[in-house]
Amino acid sequence: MEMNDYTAEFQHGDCLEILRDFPAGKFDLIFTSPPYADSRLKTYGGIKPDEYVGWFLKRAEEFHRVLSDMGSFVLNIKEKVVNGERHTYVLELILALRQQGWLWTEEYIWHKKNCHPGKWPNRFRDAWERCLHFTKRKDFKMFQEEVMVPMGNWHKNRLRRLGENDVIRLDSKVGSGFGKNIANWLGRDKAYPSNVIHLATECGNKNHSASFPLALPEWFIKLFTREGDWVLDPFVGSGTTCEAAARLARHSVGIDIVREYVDLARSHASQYSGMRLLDKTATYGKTKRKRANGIH
Amino acid sequence: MEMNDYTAEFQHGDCLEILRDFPAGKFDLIFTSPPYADSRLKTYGGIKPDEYVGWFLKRAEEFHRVLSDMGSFVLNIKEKVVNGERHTYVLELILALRQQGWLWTEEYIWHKKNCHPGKWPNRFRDAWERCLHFTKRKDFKMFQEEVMVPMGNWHKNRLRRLGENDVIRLDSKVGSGFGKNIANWLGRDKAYPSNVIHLATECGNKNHSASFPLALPEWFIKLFTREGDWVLDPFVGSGTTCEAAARLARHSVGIDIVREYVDLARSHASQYSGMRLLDKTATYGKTKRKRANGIH
DNA sequence: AGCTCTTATGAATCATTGA
DNA sequence: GTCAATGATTCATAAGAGC
Repeated sequence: MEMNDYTAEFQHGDCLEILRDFPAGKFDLIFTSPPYADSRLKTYGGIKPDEYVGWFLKRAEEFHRVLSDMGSFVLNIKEKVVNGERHTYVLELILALRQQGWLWTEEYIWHKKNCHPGKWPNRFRDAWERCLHFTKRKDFKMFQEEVMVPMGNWHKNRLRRLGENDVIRLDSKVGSGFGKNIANWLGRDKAYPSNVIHLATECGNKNHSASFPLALPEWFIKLFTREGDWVLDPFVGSGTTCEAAARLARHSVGIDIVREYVDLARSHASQYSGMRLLDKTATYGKTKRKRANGIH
Repeated sequence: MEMNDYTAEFQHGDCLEILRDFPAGKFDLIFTSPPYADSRLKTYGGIKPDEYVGWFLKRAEEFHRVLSDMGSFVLNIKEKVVNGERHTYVLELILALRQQGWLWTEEYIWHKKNCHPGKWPNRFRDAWERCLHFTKRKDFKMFQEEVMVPMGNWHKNRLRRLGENDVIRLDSKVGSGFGKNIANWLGRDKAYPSNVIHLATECGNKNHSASFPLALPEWFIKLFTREGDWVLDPFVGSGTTCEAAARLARHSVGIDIVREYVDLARSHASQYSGMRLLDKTATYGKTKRKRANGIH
């Protein structure tokens, strides 16, 4: 079996502390779904809504430091309903992150095609989450071709016979200014997506269900990094982000404050052949490399 | 031809002024798509992004006054890209409206299936807008059954082939209660929607294209009002909101600061038989009722 | 009821110029 | 230099007609 040149490293602890050992500009992408604010303290990672922004901001400062200049920070988050209202901590967080120097470049919507069932008297099922895209600079790395989706079959039939009207749209009707050029579609079989991402939530075949499907980090990893780049998930949970990175031949670092999650994530990762798994106790720079256990 | 008991009234002017003549609590729903903040001053209603919140807030105070206690205020809006970033005026507006006493009950997403064309190096096409739902109280009016959607063939085919065992197996496999829910759907042909609304921007054959399709206000009018209720659009534009209200037998008032729009909206409305069209110069309480012109 | 083909259509961004 | 205006460029799909 051949070893490839990418690694997955998992560390147990608070990312605020752990990240201090990493050099500035190391990562090309930070993708994470942080513990959501929750008024119930006993919940894992339960930070009170009113303390959330301050709590997050300290960590975001480290994120900013370890992210490369042309890298991206994608935050999958959704505000909870508190006392019948959507809480505003996410809005406040966006404003605060901008104050911290981040550019709020875009907000992608993850549309959850099969969202959790349920019925309430004054609310429908929540079928979407935010994927906030922050960057350090306006000229960040983006590889749009990597996430193109197959076009429908319509265009094949369409292109077989190009009519005259297809080459230039008749703007005599209203004159609103578009000139559509069908010829642009020649030879294409893929289309660019929009900023709405349609993905079903994965329910269930894993032990611990992740908060998002593998395809979500995959999409952003393909969009914002190249093979061999470095991906960070500071709240790695069951390790979905690192799993996606590994499958796409990116290096990754996953951090979580819950030891069980780190163990779980590491055991998931060990199932990917070709990944070098770093010792959890290793600190960056003097890591003992260890063979992945459980490689077949 | 029979006259029904609903009216559409259009007034020209700044809603800030016009609304002062309306009694408190008159309206059951305010649905509107305000002029978006724009740095280009000449554009219709172009308010500068940095002045937007203050500009809006003064008007929202009147909205709050004329809205009934159990009514809803739905704001269709999307922040523009300014200087490579999403501008934050919408976020700030939400926070400010809460300060003003509104409850930010929910945020619906309008997914624009046919969004504006374009291609940029660091951005995909924008395919969604916010529909922010504000209320005055937690116990607002909501009629969920009115917007139930026919279930697609997805479940019909699925359920037709689904024996009892299949349902049970599905249920236990997933373990999240989803299977149970499928069993509940047996015999039903309608399902509740989620908070993501999929609509194409089909403005159609009108002269002046509306910013949203008829189906958008229709959806919220059905959801938050009953026949005979009162609907307000303080930035009525080409009159789509009032048109939707008329088709659903709700009274409506439309206001716009651009006289051409008011005229346009009125002429659209006049095409709906059964609607009593009020004189534009009428003030509330002493309106001269006028036969709709152009009724066939 | 499907298939093929035709037609319609959109609250956008960005780079550049001008004040 | 900042701000305001102008112009160039741009996709992917849905709905409908005809067979």
